[in-house]
Amino acid sequence: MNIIKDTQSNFITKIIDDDNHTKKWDERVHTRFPPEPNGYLHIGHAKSICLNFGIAQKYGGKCNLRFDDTNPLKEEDEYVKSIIDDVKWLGFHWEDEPLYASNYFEQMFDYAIELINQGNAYVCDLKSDEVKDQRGTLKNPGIESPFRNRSISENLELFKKMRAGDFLDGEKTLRAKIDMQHANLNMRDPVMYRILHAKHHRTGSKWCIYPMYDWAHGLEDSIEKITHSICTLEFEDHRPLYDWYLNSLEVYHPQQIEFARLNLNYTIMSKRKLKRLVDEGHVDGWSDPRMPTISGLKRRGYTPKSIKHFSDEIGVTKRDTVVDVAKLENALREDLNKRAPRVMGVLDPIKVVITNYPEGEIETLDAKNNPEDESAGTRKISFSKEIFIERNDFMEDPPKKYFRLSLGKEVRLKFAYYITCTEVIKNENGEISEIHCTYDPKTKGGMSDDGRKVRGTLHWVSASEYIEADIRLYDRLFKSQNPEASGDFVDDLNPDSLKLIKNAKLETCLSNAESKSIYQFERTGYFVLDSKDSSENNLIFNRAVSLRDSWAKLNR
RNA sequence: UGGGGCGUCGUCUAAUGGUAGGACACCUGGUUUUGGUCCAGGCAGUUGGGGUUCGAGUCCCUACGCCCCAGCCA
Repeated sequence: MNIIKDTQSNFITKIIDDDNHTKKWDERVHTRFPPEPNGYLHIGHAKSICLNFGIAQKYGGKCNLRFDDTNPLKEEDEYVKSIIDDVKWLGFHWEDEPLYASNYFEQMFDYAIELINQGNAYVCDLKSDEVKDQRGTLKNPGIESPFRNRSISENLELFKKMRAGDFLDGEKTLRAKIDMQHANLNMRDPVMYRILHAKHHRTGSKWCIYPMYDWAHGLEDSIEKITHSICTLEFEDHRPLYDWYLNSLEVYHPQQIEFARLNLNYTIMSKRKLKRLVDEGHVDGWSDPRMPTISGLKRRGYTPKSIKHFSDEIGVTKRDTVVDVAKLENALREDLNKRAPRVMGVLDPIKVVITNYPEGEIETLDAKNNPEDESAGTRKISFSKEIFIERNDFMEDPPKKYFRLSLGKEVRLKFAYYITCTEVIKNENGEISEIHCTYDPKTKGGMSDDGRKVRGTLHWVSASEYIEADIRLYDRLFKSQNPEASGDFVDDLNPDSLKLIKNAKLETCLSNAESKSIYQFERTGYFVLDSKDSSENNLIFNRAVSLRDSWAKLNR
């Protein structure tokens, strides 16, 4: 391919190119990724991370990892740890320590005093339901708080008392004095501070008033000298307020730009809902391999590269859309196909006896580690009179296009020999218990020099030498493209999203499988050791994604 | 006639006013010691209606459709 794709270009990079051209920010580019530590990051956040850090890389700028920790009720240290891990795992770096909104609480407080002094903010005694009643509706204007015209000195005194802890939760708020008639609800005297006597994960009990998002976020961006403050579409309505605060204070003023968040079919992306899956035990925690969390994808066997590639592929726009999860799966296959070592593993074994093969003999054969990469070399595998093949690689009564094993037919055992089925042995229930074949000694290595055509090639494992492992086959967590479309998404959980396979027979080389490596089980899919439950005595492999299967497609 | 956004193949995404292109999905065929990969090909789109223009996905008008907003959440 001779066309090198420009490292991500979209409507945001166009704005930046423009800004660099006009020297709006002195050709400086500084973004930030500002998660709230109230849950684990998911693939939607990955899009934002790739965007923000990617832009910094592209322009030789910076991107801050900043925790937007302004709500002590929801935030926990466990989440900041996981977020740091996830961003690092994706391969992005930031300068020094991660930043925290809570670092700026004192500064924000001072700015609030300034706003009060300007006559632009006031302490309001209304309770939250009263504020709600007076805010008006989408179509009708709100009414002004009776406390709106308190004197500056009274506001100052009251606000300081709020901070000092003289009031109960919810008793008072600090509000911006903007316009109760404004068509944009966000501008109807929004709350800047609420009273919360709660322990904060970083500041402990130092504060009992906490800034609201709109007040805090612009200041965080301003303090950090962010140039482009990139957020999702639902904040479009908040931009006038973002601008109002920074304009009123006459401080450094970044530009907020909104883009559409990622939606995936067969997936839910809301942190609140993912938390429910965790809390109600529908999944094995935030890192369950079926979860769209970054830690879940990691445990599933996804690679940072595949996620970044996916992120590049879906682009950045303002349309809200639903991306086909197949696109994500494809990104993984694309990455793994090139570098995953191949091994053979039989998930649902049936025994094959090669009747004309010498009893007790064990042969060592060469197997390619990766046909896509000659430098991956070869390995030794052992072959014997009895082997295992996949149960569905044999059919007694095959359809025309079936070119696997059946009575009288010849197939290739990959890297070994051609075998021909001579007899099917059944137990008293009529189930196939064993298959008898003969082999052609002249086809060692899996090739004949007489031009014979063998359509089918099967993977296999020697019954004389193998290891056993449990396999977890993962499928989509939900049955419907849009799990939230009809009622409760929990009702749409796919009962077959996890299939457990006990005692699969695997090549012995897998006994020293590394948890970091992802293997392709020939003809089956990509597998990785489960980072949580696998142990030396009980190997457990997760299927990251299956191989494309045009045979299965044909049978649909 | 509350405000703010958005409409391009089935899906995602490109196109200084100048041949509507790419990816995924789907379908053919070829190669293949993975029914994988790879290769070749195919299917398929500018929400509707007007206008400006030699020329409109792009500009204007209009209609329609979809999303977001009434937390002391972010």
